[in-house]
Amino acid sequence: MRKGEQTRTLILNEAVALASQLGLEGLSIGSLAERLDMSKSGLFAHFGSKEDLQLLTLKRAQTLFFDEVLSPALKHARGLPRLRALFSNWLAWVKRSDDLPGGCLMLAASVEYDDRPGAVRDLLVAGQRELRGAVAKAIRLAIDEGHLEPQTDPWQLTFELFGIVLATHHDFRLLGDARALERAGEALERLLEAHRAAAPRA
Amino acid sequence: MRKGEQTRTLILNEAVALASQLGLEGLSIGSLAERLDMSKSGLFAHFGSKEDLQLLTLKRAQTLFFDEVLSPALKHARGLPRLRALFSNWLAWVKRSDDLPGGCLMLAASVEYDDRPGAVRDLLVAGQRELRGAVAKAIRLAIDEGHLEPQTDPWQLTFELFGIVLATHHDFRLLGDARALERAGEALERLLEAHRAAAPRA
DNA sequence: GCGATTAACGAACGTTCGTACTAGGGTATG
DNA sequence: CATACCCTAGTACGAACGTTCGTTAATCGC
Repeated sequence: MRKGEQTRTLILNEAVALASQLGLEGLSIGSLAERLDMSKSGLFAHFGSKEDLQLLTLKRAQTLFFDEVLSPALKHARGLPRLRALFSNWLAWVKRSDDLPGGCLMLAASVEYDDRPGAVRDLLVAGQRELRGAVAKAIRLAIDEGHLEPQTDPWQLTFELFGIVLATHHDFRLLGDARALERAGEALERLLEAHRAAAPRA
Repeated sequence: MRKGEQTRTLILNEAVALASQLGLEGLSIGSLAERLDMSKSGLFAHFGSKEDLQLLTLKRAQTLFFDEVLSPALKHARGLPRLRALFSNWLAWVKRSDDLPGGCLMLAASVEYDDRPGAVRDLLVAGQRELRGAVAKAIRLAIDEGHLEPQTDPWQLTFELFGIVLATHHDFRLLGDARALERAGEALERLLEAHRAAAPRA
């Protein structure tokens, strides 16, 4: 790996952490450079503009998310096991604080850019669509496996599942309430129970 | 009403609108003054500091919320009617765009300040606690009225209800998906159904 | 090891940020 | 109507913002 690419990775990792605290807009090149013991200009040279930095930072966070939440869940058996693994990974992602001290960057950026058209918002929407699709697919598989009843609406269930995660993030981050994780688990189980198939398919 | 107080109100109204789009941190005194055809210094004189402006802006948004969501709900009969009214008002608040073009300011600020200790965060937490308490109380009344089964956990239900609202806000604002409102309604009904008392108390 | 490329630097650009001052005009009250 | 006070504008400030420049130092391919 070239030297430049290597430091670029270092920069982006730090950028993700910083942006999770200050937001993608609050992320400033000066403060980022100071954190990395670099000159502002030296850092800036890696990206043509601040928007590029923001986009790459967001992209990196998305990759991290898919690698740590979605991808590992696919190793579990289709149906409820996979769905539970996905949810569990997701909660772990929400509460992780080592490299995401300010909570999920995508969530923060979603609120920040939901009314600010542009490339950042487009990337956010694309990522969210992909995530929703993946969750809905996992639900559809759970239906096919006979774990959930056939009339279950995957998109509706995805929507409600996402709501639980959002509430957990909020309570855990803003209110500092660790019980939110238990509440989330309880909510999930109730949700699954409501859609559970009467009898497993033979 | 004195002249000063009157323009202060004008300023704060505009500040709420602007902050809903740019966040409380992104809200700048210069741009706010320009929007109001005022001088930066003239506007600034009304508030001792930016943090004061942020606090008062947030407080104004909170007042607006309680006046338009919580307070009107109290006019409905205790129990499910009141709970449904509360939820309905809340959704209307989420989708309102005339004076809150960027979505709910409290929600945006919550994500922005969830890891930034200080007076703003404290105010956010206090407001959220008050809101949660009010919702939980409405649920408790619904239990007392015999509408919901007695073993219902008001805080758990409040948590899940909040999740639905958060997901709705997200889908409506970021994804521009108006169906989120229907999804929210469906989710609420399923949630209430799950906790509905077997038979109304005599 | 030499030459070409790339990475990083320091200084400076113009702009905007939040925050102090000082006056002068508008408003409310006697 | 006069006086006292309350607004508001103007000006200036130091700092930080994103960005550009020219130049040096390190690294790479041959």
